Amino acid sequence: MITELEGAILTEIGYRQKRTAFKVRQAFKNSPSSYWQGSAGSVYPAIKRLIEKNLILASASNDARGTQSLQLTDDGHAALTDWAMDIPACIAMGADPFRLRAGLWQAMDVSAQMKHAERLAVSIEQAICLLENYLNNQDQYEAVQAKLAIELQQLRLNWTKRRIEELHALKRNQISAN
Amino acid sequence: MITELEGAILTEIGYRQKRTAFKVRQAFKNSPSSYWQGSAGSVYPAIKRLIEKNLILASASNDARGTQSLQLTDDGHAALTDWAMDIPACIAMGADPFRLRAGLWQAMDVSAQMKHAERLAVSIEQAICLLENYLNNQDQYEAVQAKLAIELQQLRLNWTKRRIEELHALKRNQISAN
DNA sequence: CCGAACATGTAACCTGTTACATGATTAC
DNA sequence: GTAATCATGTAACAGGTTACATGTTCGG
Repeated sequence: MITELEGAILTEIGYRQKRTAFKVRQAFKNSPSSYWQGSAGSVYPAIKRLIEKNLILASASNDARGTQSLQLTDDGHAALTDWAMDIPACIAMGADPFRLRAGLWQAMDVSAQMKHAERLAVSIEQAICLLENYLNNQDQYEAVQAKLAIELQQLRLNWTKRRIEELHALKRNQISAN
Repeated sequence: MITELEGAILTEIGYRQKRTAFKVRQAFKNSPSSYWQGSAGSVYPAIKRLIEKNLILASASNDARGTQSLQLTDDGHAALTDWAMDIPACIAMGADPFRLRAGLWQAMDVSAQMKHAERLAVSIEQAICLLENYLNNQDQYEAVQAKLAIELQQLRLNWTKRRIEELHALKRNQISAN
């Protein structure tokens, strides 16, 4: 079994021509839809593990900075396919900070909720803009990731807008009750 | 700054009357929308940290198994509110195993993709059923979580169904080209 | 020639998981 | 009385983050 990060690394090497550890790191760092920072302390040890498991082959380039060209072995391709097709893993709940907090918002007083929801909506719209601009110059793999990221943000935005409507209705009722 | 798990624990104690470490663990274990397992090795140390930070107050009950009744301090409520309102945290990309894999599916051959997409659709539908049944006997906090979980699964399902349609069209074109 | 980008790696730390260990209470 | 559930906790391990440390290549 490989971890989520290891799967993502195999993907970068196998399907996105990110053939050095450094480029894999950059890909994680620059992707607005990626969960990982691409820190050296995670990527280099992960690649080491994948080499030990014989899923990645590292061949030295002839430059003095020790650049290593990485590619998937046959076992690597097989492991990546298994990882990608793992249905229980595919449908598992990820760690969603929005979902985790959404229940708490309901407990706040109406005007605080409203203020928060409105600021949230603006920020989500900005995030969607960013993702849409990013989307343009990306390969197929990254584009799919970005599109799903946009759909997630739109789900959040719709949720937030519905909540704003509800709160408006609630406020109107409060006023008419007075 | 508190971690995501610590925020979730404060929520359970503050808003869901899960007043013992054990009950907090159960809540995580039983929730189909939770990312965490609620393992003893994470919950007990996390609660220890929160007590040290003066965000939780633990008072001994008078039973012989050392049950500790937990409640939020004023600082705890404040920290939880800060955590819940943190806009950058709210809109951050979580770790979504579906999103992470979706790009790879496109690289497979059409019939393998089709088979996978169809199995995926069935599993997602089952997951949605499960979440909908669970939804009924839950308090407001948990219901919001579950509803968002359902919407995420529906997003995945729609994505998968659209893909199945595309693949059908692709297959028809292949046949008519022959 | 000098700064930015490329490239590799380690060490300390944090926080999660699994597995182990123990005991009390309750329902049948 | 005994099995399930309630309840607390630790130890070994795994896999991330941040910060540190080093050296190369390339563009202006």
